[in-house]
Amino acid sequence: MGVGGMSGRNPSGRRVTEPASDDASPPGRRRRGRPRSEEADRNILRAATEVLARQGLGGMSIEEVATRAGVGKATIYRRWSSKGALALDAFLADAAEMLPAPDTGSFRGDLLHALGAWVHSATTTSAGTTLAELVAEVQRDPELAADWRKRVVFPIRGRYRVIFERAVSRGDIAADVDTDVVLDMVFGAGLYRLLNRHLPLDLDFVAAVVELTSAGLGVPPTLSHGAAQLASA
Amino acid sequence: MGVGGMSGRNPSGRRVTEPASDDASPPGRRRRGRPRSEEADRNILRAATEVLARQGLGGMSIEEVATRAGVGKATIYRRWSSKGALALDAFLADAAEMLPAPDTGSFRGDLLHALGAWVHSATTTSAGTTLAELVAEVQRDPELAADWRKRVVFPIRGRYRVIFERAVSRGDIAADVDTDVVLDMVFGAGLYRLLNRHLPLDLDFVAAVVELTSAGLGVPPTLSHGAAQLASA
Amino acid sequence: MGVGGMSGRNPSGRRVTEPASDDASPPGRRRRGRPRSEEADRNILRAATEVLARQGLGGMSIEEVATRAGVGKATIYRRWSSKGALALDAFLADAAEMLPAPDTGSFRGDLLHALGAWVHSATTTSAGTTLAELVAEVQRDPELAADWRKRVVFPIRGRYRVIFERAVSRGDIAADVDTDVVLDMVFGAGLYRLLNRHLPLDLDFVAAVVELTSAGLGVPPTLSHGAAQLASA
Amino acid sequence: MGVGGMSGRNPSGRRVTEPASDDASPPGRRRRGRPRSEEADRNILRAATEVLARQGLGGMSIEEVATRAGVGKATIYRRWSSKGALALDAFLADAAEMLPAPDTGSFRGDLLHALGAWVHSATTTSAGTTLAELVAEVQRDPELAADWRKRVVFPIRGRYRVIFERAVSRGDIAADVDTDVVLDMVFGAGLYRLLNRHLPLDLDFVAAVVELTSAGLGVPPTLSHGAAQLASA
DNA sequence: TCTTAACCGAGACGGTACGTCAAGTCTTCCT
DNA sequence: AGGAAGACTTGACGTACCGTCTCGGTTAAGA
Repeated sequence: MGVGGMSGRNPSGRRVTEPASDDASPPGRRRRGRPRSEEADRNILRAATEVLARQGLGGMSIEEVATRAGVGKATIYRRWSSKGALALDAFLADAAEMLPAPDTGSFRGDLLHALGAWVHSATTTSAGTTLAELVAEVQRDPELAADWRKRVVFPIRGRYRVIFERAVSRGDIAADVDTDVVLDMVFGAGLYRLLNRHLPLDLDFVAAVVELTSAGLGVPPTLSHGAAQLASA
Repeated sequence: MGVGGMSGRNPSGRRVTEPASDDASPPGRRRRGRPRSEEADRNILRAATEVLARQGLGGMSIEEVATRAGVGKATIYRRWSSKGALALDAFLADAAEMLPAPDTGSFRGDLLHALGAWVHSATTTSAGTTLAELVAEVQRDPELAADWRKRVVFPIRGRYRVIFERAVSRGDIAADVDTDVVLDMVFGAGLYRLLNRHLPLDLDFVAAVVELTSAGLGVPPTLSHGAAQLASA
Repeated sequence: MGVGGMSGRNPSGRRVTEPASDDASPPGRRRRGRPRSEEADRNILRAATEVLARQGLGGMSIEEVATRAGVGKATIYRRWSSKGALALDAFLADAAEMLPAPDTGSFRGDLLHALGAWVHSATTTSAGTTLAELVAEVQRDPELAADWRKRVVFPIRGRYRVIFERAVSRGDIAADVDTDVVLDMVFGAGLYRLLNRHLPLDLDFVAAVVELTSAGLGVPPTLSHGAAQLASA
Repeated sequence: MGVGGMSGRNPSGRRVTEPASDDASPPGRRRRGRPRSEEADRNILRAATEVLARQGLGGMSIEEVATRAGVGKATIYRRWSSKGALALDAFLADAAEMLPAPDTGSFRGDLLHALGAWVHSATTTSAGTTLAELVAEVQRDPELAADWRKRVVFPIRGRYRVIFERAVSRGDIAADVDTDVVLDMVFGAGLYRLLNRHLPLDLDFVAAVVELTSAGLGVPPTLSHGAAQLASA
């Protein structure tokens, strides 16, 4: 088995998310030749998502994705340089809703909601496994690693950072808190349980992490019952 | 050696747990036929370790390990049920020294030392990458996952737990602290940086994690300079 | 030029024979739309000839020919229905000079000259290999086979038949000689050595074939020194 | 058996020439490891023969042969270095009976019989087409060409040469006749008609070739009715 | 002059087959 | 019976071309 390294990327190696952006030419300028089929794009991503969910990254073959998408293998290789790059895009398309950071009125509530939603996604969908496999793939493909950071890690962290900004403006935490370390500890704890499965990844865990974090940051206790709110969501 | 105290496989096959058992005969009783070559065992593990370090789990093939060990493929499969199982053993042989938990006299010092050593191993050897790949492999092989927990995760946690026991007996932390969650947050944070490489995995990070954890647990400040101790180690 | 008197395809498509027919309009009448580029025609044939000479029919891809000709693939397929058809045209453009049948004054001399020239072309250029590959291609493409006979085999034979007419008028051979069989034996022998390369395809061979043929046909010995003439050519 | 005395490849690889020979060791000495499956050998050759007959060399894919033989592609590549090499072996297995050279009592009869049988095979089976495609394949694969000569061309010629030896001993032809050239002319003529299909490859043609050849060699007329004999066979 | 038809180069399309690699299993001989 | 060797089937890899199609554009004849 084994995910298998990469090797041989195609010359263009394009990303999928953004259309062109590589043209300094006037707007509307098309590339020469037949344009890439957007339907093929969609079909490939849909097929990849299905296969990924059912069989994981290790059990996903370009061959099967191509067949399910009704597309030639070359059409995939023209767009993505490796299995990992394709999986990343397929993962991203689904991963957006994993990451809410709504204002619940308190730091505890915000964190509870954010980590709770993450835990929910990770435990009730295939996202958790895919995440783990993707993280491993990233370890052996530096190009993919760069994309991973740029398109997954940093956006996620940016999204969560507002929780701390709100807490600072509320006066709940000090302005000089090292947000990065706190995020690493909170979501790192979640990742740790997700990957090792040594203990349940549940709301009790979420609550404990939030409480410990809040205590560490000196956040005053709240009266609101964030956990109850979350559970009813 | 070995994390789990253990660890060889027993002679009967690919089990991972404990040898003994399949004959009730007196100790020293040999099974019929040619006994397994212990030299083959050693050669295989050595070869696997080399390949793992150089090429990672994804780039490791049983074929290459067999060739380098001067051994037939069947000889490997007779002992290990899969590539992951072999890699786990090869990893364990090297991983033991990643995990000291000496008594430094204070909770902060203990934690600093433990996490610092982990970070050192993860950043200066190939252990970090192998760890990540093994974690991914574990996601898709339930048998391997069980072994992983039994032989890696639980032993590690058990070893670290003494840090908390010492802190309780010192009166530094309350007796009802949820050790599991704290461990998840501390080493989860490390794992998170290791896998994503979005920020440096260095002593500043270690110190920040320890400080935040200590604050969260209400550990009184120390005068000792754990970080300095560690850095000089 | 050309062997078959040939040769353009007609404007309507990939036919190989003669245009005519699809418009009853007066000559010079142009079809609507942009006319086919004659420069593209030339570039394609030139590129095909180069590739054919360097890599043979098996190693020739339409893709490479198109690239070398600075032309789109469709521009080739608009003109030729298959790789074989294109190769046939490319071959014919070069093959014309393979086939002289000058009047040397004697049957032996004529035959010597004709077969000698054929042998020369077949052994000093890539024509021999191309010929063999084309012959094989012809076996599996009936349309190409028809063209092959019409544009290569029959023209060649027609050209050589004059040798026998001259011999009959000289009184050297009987009028009822089966020209076809003789031609098959003479050039068949050459083809046989060309394809199998079991023995050298040289002037000694040519001389032996001519002598044996002449003897079989009862041609009286000549005093002329055809071989010498040929060798000096 | 087959023409070349054939036939197994030697154990060292994909060579086609002679079976064993590389071991000076005592007979019965086996190589280490699992021996090649002779059943796989048979299945592959049988499948290749079928595909070759139905679709020709051009339409034969290793992939299909493997599937029909119930064998992995690697098992074929382990034995034959190329499609051509496999086709050659498949062809040889069938080609043996193409080449009788029985003693009919006269040179004309012998030649009639030999060429007649060749023509029969070439026109009533797929051997003719396969032959042509193989000949073309040989043009672009020097290794295959060497095998072709060694295992097809020379054995065939050797087999036919006895016709001339018998004729010499009968006193029908001179002892210094260039057998090679005569064979080239006789069978070259057949090949020429086979490949070009410009004229029928029938008994009239065979008779004409034999007559012309006999005349060229000064063979006295016979009373026997070779053609009749042949036709009734 | 404007429309229309057929061409043009470029390059993507769905496919087939390539020859290689590694998986885990099986079969031989040897120790 | 274990061990080394090397066969086996399976299945995916990434590449090369196939012959077709689709773009933005050009070129000439016909209206």
